[in-house]
Amino acid sequence: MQRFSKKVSMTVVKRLPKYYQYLSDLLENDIEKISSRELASLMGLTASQIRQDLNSFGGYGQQGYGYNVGELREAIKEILGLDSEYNCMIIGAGNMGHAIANYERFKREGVILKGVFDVDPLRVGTVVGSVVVKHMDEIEKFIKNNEIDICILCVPREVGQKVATLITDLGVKGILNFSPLDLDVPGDVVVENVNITDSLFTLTYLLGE
Amino acid sequence: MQRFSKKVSMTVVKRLPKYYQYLSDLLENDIEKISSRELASLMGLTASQIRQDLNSFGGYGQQGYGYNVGELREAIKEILGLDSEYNCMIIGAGNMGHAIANYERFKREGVILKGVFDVDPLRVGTVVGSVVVKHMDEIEKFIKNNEIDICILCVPREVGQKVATLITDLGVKGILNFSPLDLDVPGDVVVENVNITDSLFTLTYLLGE
DNA sequence: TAGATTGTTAATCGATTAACAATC
DNA sequence: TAGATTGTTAATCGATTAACAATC
Repeated sequence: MQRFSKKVSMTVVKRLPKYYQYLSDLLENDIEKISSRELASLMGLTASQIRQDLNSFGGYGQQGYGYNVGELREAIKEILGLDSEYNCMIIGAGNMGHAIANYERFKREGVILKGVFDVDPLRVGTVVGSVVVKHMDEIEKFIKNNEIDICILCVPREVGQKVATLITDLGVKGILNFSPLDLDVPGDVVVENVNITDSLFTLTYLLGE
Repeated sequence: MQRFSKKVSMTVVKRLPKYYQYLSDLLENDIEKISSRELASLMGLTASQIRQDLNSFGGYGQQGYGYNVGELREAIKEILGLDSEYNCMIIGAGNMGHAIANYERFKREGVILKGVFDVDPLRVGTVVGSVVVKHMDEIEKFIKNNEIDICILCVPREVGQKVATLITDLGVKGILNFSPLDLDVPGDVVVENVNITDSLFTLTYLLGE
């Protein structure tokens, strides 16, 4: 289900969530219209860049006026696929799994936590976020019954690939990967990595510049 | 303390932690040498790109042979500043603060957790990672006494900017920011953002492509 | 209508890829 | 020496910036 005809570069895609955030904030503050120049100064981009970005999708602006904040926010929300709901699960009920399970923002944007899994008998049966932790043995049945779209991987590096293979074999098409390794997945599966170690090392690099 | 003469683009910098990870893995598996072609296929880059990247820093390879894994890893470790130690602190002892405090990898690479702070009286006094949670009232004295290089921000969005201003006023020069907002900091302070919400939204976008 | 600001084309800049001489 | 592979230059590709006609 491709939403737009022109293909959009990854560089632009990575900026879309930021646009969504800033526009949501503006709306929160009852700001109705904004020009590319104003938004640029707010976000630390250039006005040109913003107009180019927004035009990869369509003409959301109006000459002589600027952009209507509410309309543009709705458009980007839809572009990001946030007009649909997503069933999600977390694998790994350690500290990171806990942290994500309690992120209110996910639910607010339509990403519904359906289950949390772990192999540790001490964790199975405990409550994390809004759900009871299940054992990995139950995962096959669970994924089928709950039509899981997104799996959030919070397992140790050593088992990351094994678990990724398991869930993609069971039909999961989206992975938000907190395990610090690059996953090898089938071509129709999308992975977004959150690699905290990489971020830390980028920071230590920048500290020495 | 600039480590290298040629200035390196952010694009290359962002790849350095990945090189470090892959080279560490190779070394772990007792692989002594690797060619740009082999490393490229492993990392999903091109051989040309790897040779260009590594040459932003210096000639670590050898014609007809390739790269010595151990030597190259040491070089990149130094480039990333991981030959020094860093004193770090975490602000926010919620789930995310807990998760980071228990990351073994940080300590292993010389990033030493000196303290964890929170404002919640229920959290102050509890043990997180290896340290006892302190109240924010003690932060000024603490930063001075411990020569904190890096602050890991795990506070709610609403207080993120306030806390960032506080710690940069106290001399902290590096922030690993898990709070989902863009921080406004002085020019000599470096911030690396880990924005989980942005990552999730990138994933939902890609799921609809 | 005049002023403002977009949408869009053209120019510039930067990053990736290709090619090959240097050299181990 | 012959084969392999780097370091580096040149060519290509893509992203950002600049400029301005279109138009609200």
